[in-house]
Amino acid sequence: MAEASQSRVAAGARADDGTERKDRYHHGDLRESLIEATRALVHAKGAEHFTLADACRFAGVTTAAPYKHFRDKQEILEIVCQRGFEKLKADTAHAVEVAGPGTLEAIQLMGRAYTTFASTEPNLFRLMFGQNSDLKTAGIVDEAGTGCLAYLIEQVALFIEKQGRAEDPRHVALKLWTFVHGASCLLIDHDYDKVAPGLDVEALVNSASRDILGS
Amino acid sequence: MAEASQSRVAAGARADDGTERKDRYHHGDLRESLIEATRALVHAKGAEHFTLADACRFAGVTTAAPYKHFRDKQEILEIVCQRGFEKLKADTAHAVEVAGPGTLEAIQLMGRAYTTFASTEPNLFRLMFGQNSDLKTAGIVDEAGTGCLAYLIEQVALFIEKQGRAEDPRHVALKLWTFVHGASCLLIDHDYDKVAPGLDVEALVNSASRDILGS
DNA sequence: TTGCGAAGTCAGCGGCACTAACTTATGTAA
DNA sequence: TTACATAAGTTAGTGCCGCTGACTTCGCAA
Repeated sequence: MAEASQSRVAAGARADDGTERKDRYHHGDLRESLIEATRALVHAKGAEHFTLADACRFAGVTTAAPYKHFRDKQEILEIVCQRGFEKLKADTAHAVEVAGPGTLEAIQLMGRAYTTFASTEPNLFRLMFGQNSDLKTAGIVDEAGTGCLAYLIEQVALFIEKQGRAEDPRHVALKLWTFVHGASCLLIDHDYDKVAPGLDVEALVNSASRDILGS
Repeated sequence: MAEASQSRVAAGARADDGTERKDRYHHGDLRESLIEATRALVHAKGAEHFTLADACRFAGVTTAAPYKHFRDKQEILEIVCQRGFEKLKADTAHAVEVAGPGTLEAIQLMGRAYTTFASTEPNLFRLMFGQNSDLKTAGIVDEAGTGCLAYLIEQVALFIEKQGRAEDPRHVALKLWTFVHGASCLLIDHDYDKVAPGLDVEALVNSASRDILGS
């Protein structure tokens, strides 16, 4: 009994090069291992250079193995993408907790969480928000994306109410999101680099937030 | 003599399916034909689904032929990318001409030209502004991108001066660019769709422009 | 007229996504 | 304890891709 369950424990069986050791026929948890490999490879090289074959080498299995766990290459990317949205959602929620709801600081900290996420996980960010129409049709993005924006609208509504102003919080939130998203894209795609080297993106976002919030 | 020079005239030799007819050994202007095929295919299917082999079929040559004219696949994409920047630059310049320099309308029309370019050529826009670090290192993007922003800074400087205000036109222009770029990305990547279906992007951009310009 | 070089073709390499058929290991039920 | 169904691997192979080297065709200039 105890003997049998031991073969399930495959985690940590790694060689020096970080790839999985091939010392038993069954992997243990290939599914999770491939997802993690995909996440790491996308992080390192970008989704457009990610190959399933690389992930297989990383996990120490043949290139046919993934198809016991996933429909195709796209499905693994979808899962990685989905986990990215969960992380982003958690990050922005954390920002509100720290700053206190309905404050300018909360809104600015949410923006900062967004740009920080983008700059620490640029390739994942591109995967999440890029075209990739195949991903989008899966509907994965919708729920998570809507959730993130809903948080922001909520905070903006609270803030506007406190200020005693009569703007549409949805409209204001969309403008904030648009700006922060633009800043994230231009930052991670290095489009600011030549044009405004050493730009302080956080300051830019905070400045624009004040413009848009009218304060 | 007249006979010989005729074989140079290959333009317009197209079959019903739009592909080049194969009625002579030399193509005539394969280089330009491949660039145009690449532009069309990127437009239709996106750079990530573009294959050189497709472009060759379109031009009616074998898959080895492009390498007489281009280093590799990347080089054709670079050229298409560069022409895209030239188009964007011309479009924004035209906007200023129409609206008159230094006006709010000029600035807003430049923004509109940007989002219109993005939405009529979404795949080209992504190619131009996406990571694609291989493209970026080529330096093609730098000159063109800097040129576009320089126009904007100029107009913003004129506008601010007229208003008699003492802001840094560079800083203001960067905010405007950031917003317009964000709006373009979210629009073409269909990220607005679920969250704000039927959103009037032009109105959003104009509203934000007023916020940022403080008028 | 000829010959050289530009611009094609052909055949082939390695890598990728994916599949069909086969093999191994594992948990369950007799 | 053993037999077996099945989950989870492998092997071998397909077709497409980017790219290369060796060969061929053609246009131009001497």
